[in-house]
Formats: sequence, structure tokens, C-alpha cells
Amino acid sequence: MPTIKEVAARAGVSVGTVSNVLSGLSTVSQDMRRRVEAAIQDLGYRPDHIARSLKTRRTQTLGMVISDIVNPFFADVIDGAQSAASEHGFTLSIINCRDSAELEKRAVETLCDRRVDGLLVVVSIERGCHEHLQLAIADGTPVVCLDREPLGIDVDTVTIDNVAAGQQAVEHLIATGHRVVAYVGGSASMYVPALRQQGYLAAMKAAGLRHILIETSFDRQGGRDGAARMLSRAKRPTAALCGNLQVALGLLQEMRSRGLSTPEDVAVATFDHFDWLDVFRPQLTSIVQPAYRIGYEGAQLLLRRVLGQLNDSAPQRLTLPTQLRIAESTAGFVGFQKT
Amino acid sequence: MPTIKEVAARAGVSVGTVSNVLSGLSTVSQDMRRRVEAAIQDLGYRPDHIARSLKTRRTQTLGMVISDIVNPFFADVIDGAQSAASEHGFTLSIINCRDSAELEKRAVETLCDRRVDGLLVVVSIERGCHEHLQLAIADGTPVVCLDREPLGIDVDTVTIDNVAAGQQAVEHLIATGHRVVAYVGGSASMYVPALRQQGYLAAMKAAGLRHILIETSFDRQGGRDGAARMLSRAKRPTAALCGNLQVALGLLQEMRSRGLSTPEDVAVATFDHFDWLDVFRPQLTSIVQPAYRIGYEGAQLLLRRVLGQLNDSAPQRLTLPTQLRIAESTAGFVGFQKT
DNA sequence: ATGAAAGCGCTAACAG
DNA sequence: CTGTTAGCGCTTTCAT
Repeated sequence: MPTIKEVAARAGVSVGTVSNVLSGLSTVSQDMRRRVEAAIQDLGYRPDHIARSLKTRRTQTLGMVISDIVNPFFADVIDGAQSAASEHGFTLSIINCRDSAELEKRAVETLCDRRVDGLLVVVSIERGCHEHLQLAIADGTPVVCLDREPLGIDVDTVTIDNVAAGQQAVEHLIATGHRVVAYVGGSASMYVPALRQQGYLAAMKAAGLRHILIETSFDRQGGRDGAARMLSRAKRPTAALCGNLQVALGLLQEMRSRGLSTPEDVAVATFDHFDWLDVFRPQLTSIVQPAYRIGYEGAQLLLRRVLGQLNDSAPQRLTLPTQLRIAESTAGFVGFQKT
Repeated sequence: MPTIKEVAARAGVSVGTVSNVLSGLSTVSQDMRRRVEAAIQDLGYRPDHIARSLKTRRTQTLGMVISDIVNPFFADVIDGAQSAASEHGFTLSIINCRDSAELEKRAVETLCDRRVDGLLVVVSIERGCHEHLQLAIADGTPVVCLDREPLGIDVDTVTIDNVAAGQQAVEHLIATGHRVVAYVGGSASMYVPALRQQGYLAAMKAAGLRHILIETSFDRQGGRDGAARMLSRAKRPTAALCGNLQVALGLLQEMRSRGLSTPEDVAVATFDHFDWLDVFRPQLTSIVQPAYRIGYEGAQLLLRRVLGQLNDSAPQRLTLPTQLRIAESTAGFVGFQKT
């Protein structure tokens, strides 16, 4: 690996000039520039990113702390963030935390030690303390939180309007004729489910209906458990809103194992949609989240902070639009009611 | 951010001693060690990873070049790699290339410029030239290829036995009574499909059956196209092996749109399985790949190279076992044949 | 066992 | 416009 010194020697110029050529400084004469470029070519020189970072205190690297990388939703988020980063010549260092607050804390520290220029973080789903984020920010590392809005901390966020989306979905259920509607999945102690519940509650209240909150874990098992509880109620719900797709899948699974189907027995709406869902029947009514954009806009925002284009303005709160996609799983309730 | 110098000053020792304490050198006296540790505590000192890297020429970072991050298969691979890396104090820098050879080349260069200690790469699906990998290796960056075994280059690989797996699946189809069996998805110009076809061909030949190779793109659209071609054949296949899950889903989608279902009209077996598939009917007969392990073992192997525990031994070729999971989509052909 | 000092490869003043 | 030089924060001889 040739160094800048060798390039300078070969081109018969000083290292400073080489450095200037590298950084595209216009004050370099055509002649010098050509000689330096030739030397770079000949030697196959590539600047040492590490050395540059040590001097400039910038790594051109964004840290990404993700709560659950195997959830396809977050795969899309990562994809978006990665694209935005690439466009700006930044690289992404990713750590998966499996929704563990402890791992999350360590991840933030690891990334800060490595002097990432900024941090994209999806905090663990359970509400908790976020002083590690606070510390990172205090140390001068900009942070943008994705998907979940941590409490008690002033930080840029890119999220969707979970309350409104949940409310809209439930309004749809109600408009379809349902009067006994449950919310399933996650609990009020979790960031995202808390809001989605809130939307559900608002819609139920507005319609003068009694709410049925079924709190469970926020995964497939939660969906199965929730279904079991929901179906054993004296007054069985005719419709349910699920907190995320994992929950919905678990719920459908449990329903099927009991010989029940949707929408005939229970109409189902859920947060999240992935294109492969189109393959299966019944198609699920779902709240489509702009996962890729959450990552893309998040990285974009972070990059603006990093590049100083947002000089300590107040924390930005970007809310991206969702789309309610009505499909078979909530169809045909009004008018005919199977038993 | 305090530096090692400030720690030294505060502890009243030399920076060399602090460095020794940091690296856990035993030659440091108890007394010194305590004083230094106290100073580190007081100041909240954290070693600068960049400066250390410049000196040691090691970044404790693995580069990961992935062909398609939103494919859940690769999400699992990444998860595995990330776990192994974390266990060894390494971080993962990930670049997504969307199966573009050009992006892949740039990604490798970017990562090498950043002096990653090693490279985990899933090469683009289309066969191509891999001199960028060759160069990286020549420059002293160990490379481990995952899932796909690039041709014409001596490199460590972690893969599955695609030929055997494909063959086994087709043998199952044949044993179930099928005589007209198609292979759908991908083409011989692609790394993975080429091998899966090979397995298919071997099984068909061994059974003395005529093969039906339907080459398409390696995605949902490919599955739809493949289904269209398959179903319009004079002698319509009664079974198909799909090259991956995307293809299988596309195929099922196209079948359904024509009012056909599996296994009644066409039995379907496919590579890939994800747990959410269990929710849907019919359950698909599938070849389960150890995606997480591919990533985990790959990173593990790379780390051994990086840490010099495999001193330029010959390239390792790790082949992980797959599992044929027989389910409804290939059930019940012998004995009763619906028309 | 500890300290002093020489860099790692680069950038950024500053001088000329 | 170009060259010189002093570090960035750390590790690592080499003396002591």
C-alpha cells in the first residue's frame, strides 16, 4: 500500500500538494494536478481512510443500532438508510440488539468509541431509560431515532403517526359494521403498541363502543396468545386490529387451529404489509408503513446534522404518511353475518 | 473527550504505562494499574479506536457485501454474521448491492479503503468476473464468500450443497409419483440456480425422466413468468421445484390467478423456508437452509483468518447441511389424481 | 517496571 | 500556488 509520501516523491511535489489534489482544491495548477494524478495511477494509490479520520475527526461512517434485523420491516429501513448513506459516501456500521436494552446500550457505546459521525437508532421496544443516547448526543454525536420515539429525551425522530393510523383502521372496522372490536398485540409499556392502542381507543370512544385491549408480547407468540384470549371471551369480538404483522400471523394461526377463519369469524386488520402477503388468501387489510423511507429520510436527516446543515436547530420530528390498504380480511361484514 | 495523555497526567504516569494498562499487559505494577484505572474512571476516558487503528493497522471491523438485504434469507445471514462478529468485539460494515456487479465492485473497494480487517461477501447472482475480490485478497484482506461460490478464484466459502438438496427434493417428487416435473427459477448463468438445476437434472436422469428446465429471473416475477410457461406446455407438469421462495410465491400467485391450486393441480417444492410460512395453507414442501449459520460460520471462519489462526492454509470450503421439509404442497399424489 | 520518543498516514496552518 | 511542518491519539521499541 503506497502512502501519500510515495506519491509526492514520485510526482516530485510535496505531500501537501498531493493532499490538495486529493481534496479537489482548486488552487492546484493544472500541471501539478496532472503529475500527481499520474503518480496516483502508477502507484495504484488509495488514501488511507483511517489516517484521514484521525486527522479530520470524521469517519464518514454512520452507526446503526437496530432492534431486530430479521424483522422484514427493519430490513427495509436498513435498506433505505444504506442507500442514503451511500449516496453521500458514507458507510453504515450495523449492530443488531434483538430488543435488548442492555445490548442497545453497549452498541451505542461501541459505535461512539469508533467515532461514527452519527447514530441511527431504533430503540428497544420496551420503554426504558435512554441516557446512553443522551450521552452520545452530549459527546457531539448526532442521533436520529427511527420508528420509535424514545421518551424523555430531545432527539430527532422519523416515525409514522401510529395513533392516527390505528384510529383510521378501527374506524374502517366500525364503518364495516363491527361493534365488538379488539386490539391485540404489545402492551402500553412498549413504545409503538402504546400509540397504536391509543388510536384504537380513540376510535372506539368516538363511536361510543366498549374497548377490548388484549395485551401480549409483540410477536407471533403474542398473536397466538392474544387470539386464545380473544376467542374465549363471553362476547367474542367480530373484528380485531393487530399491532404488527407478527401478531397478526400468530392470531391467524391460532384461529385456524380452532377452525376459524377471517373475515367470516373474525375480521382482521393489521399494521405492516409486505408484498409477499399478496400471494396468500385471504389478503389482509393492513396499514402500509413507508419502511424504506423511514430509513432513507432518517439517514438523510442525520447526514444534514452531521454536515452541519441544521446547526443545532430544535429536534426534528418527521412523521411519514401511512396508507390503509383495505382487503379481504375485513370485507363483507355489513349485510351478511355468518354465525 | 479526554485523551490518553490526560489520563497519564492525571495518574502521574507516562502514556506508555497507560497504554500498557489498557492492553492488559501484566508487567504493570498493581499500584500503577490502580492509579491509572482511577484516572480513567474520573475522566471517563474511552480509547480512541481510530488512533489505535492507525497505529495497529487493524480496525476490528468486518466488511459485509450483501447481494440483497431485503431478502429475509440474507437478513438471517447478516444476523448470524453480526452475532459472531460481536462475540469477538468486531463490528460489521454492511453495503447492499442489489445484485449489481458494479455496486459490488465499488463496495469492495470502499470497504478495503476503510481498511476493514476482512470481507464477507455474497457475490451478485449473475456469474461474472471477480478480480475486485482477487485484488482485495492480494492486498492482504481475507475474504469469505457466503452462499455463492464465485468461479475462478481461490477463496474461502460457506455454502450449502445446492446440487444434493435439489436432487433430494426432486427425488421426493418422483417418489410421490410425479413423472412430469419442471424446474423453475433462475438460469444456468447464475451461481445458485445453476447448481440447483444440476441437482434437478441428476434426479430426473437417474429416474429416466425427461427434464423441463424453465429459466427465468430469480424473483417473484420470474415465478409468475415461469408458471405461465409451465402451464401452457402441451404436457403440463404435475410438479415443480422452485429455485427459491420468491420464485415459488410468484408461481403460486400465477397459478391461483388461473384458478389452479397446489398440490391438486401442480405439486410445488421450493428452496427456502421461513417460519411465517407455517401460517399459510397449503404449507410448502421446502428445502430449509441454515441461513443464520451460514453467516455465523462465515464470520467465524473469516475471524480465524483475520486473527492468523489459519495461516495461509488452503481455501476452506464449508458446506452446511440442509433439510428437506415435506409438507402439504407435495402431498397425496400417488393413489388419487384429481383432474 | 516505567518513561521518552518515534512514528502510523494524513490534513491544515503557515511561510514563502 | 507550493512546500514545510506540526500534530490527530495511540502503540511500541528502546533506554533507563
